[in-house]
Amino acid sequence: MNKIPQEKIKRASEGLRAIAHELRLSVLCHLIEGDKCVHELMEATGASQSNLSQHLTKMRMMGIVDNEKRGQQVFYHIADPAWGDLVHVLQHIYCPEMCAEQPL
Amino acid sequence: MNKIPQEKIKRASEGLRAIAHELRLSVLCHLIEGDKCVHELMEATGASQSNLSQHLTKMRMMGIVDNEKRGQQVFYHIADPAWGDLVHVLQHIYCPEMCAEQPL
DNA sequence: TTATAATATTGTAAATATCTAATATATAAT
DNA sequence: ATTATATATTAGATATTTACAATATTATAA
Repeated sequence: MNKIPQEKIKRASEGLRAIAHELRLSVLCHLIEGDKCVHELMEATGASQSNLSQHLTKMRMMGIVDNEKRGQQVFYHIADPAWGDLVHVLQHIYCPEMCAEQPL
Repeated sequence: MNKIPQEKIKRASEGLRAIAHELRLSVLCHLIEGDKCVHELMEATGASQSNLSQHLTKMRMMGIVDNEKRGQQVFYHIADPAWGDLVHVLQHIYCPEMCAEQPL
């Protein structure tokens, strides 16, 4: 009864791959707390400018994040809050102590 | 306030990678409906025996699925129901029409 | 206009992941 | 014992991903 079309599974797996990387997932976790410009994300993650930019571009192209230019800075934010929910599920799996008794 | 330790992020990204593949995600979707033996998963996914077995092994080693021998068959099941929840979040993103008005 | 700061893009070598084919193992049936 | 069935493992060629360095772009400041 849960018949998911193959094409959707393919796109979903591509979306997953877009966050299945230590640095990209780290960025996502920081963006959950609010918009951040590239510079802030560099400091928060310790990644190099070039490397971070490439990963941000990848996530933007996959529809995970979106960006917006303000002055000379570019601010990124999570495109669909469901990606934040997905991170919360991950926390339930890998950081159960942080989730305490909260249900999904 | 949502400070997630880097080590957890690393492990979570590894877990994500373990399902961020069309075939592996497809298997996961089938396992949501209940335990399946390798043979059934072969038919359901159309993958070759060898290829499927390798992907199942990878998911088992990453703690996504677990298996159990019954007679001459090996049945796989989702190890932690939270992985099923994660697939549901993906459905909200990529198959919204299937989720109708259900919240997470 | 020149310089500086913030971000993006490109080229590329190294690492990782993937698939197929072949082979191995273990269990059940004859 | 032999054969058949179900699943796992290994080897190797190809494809994809990654990180770093260098360069480009764009907007602001001097």
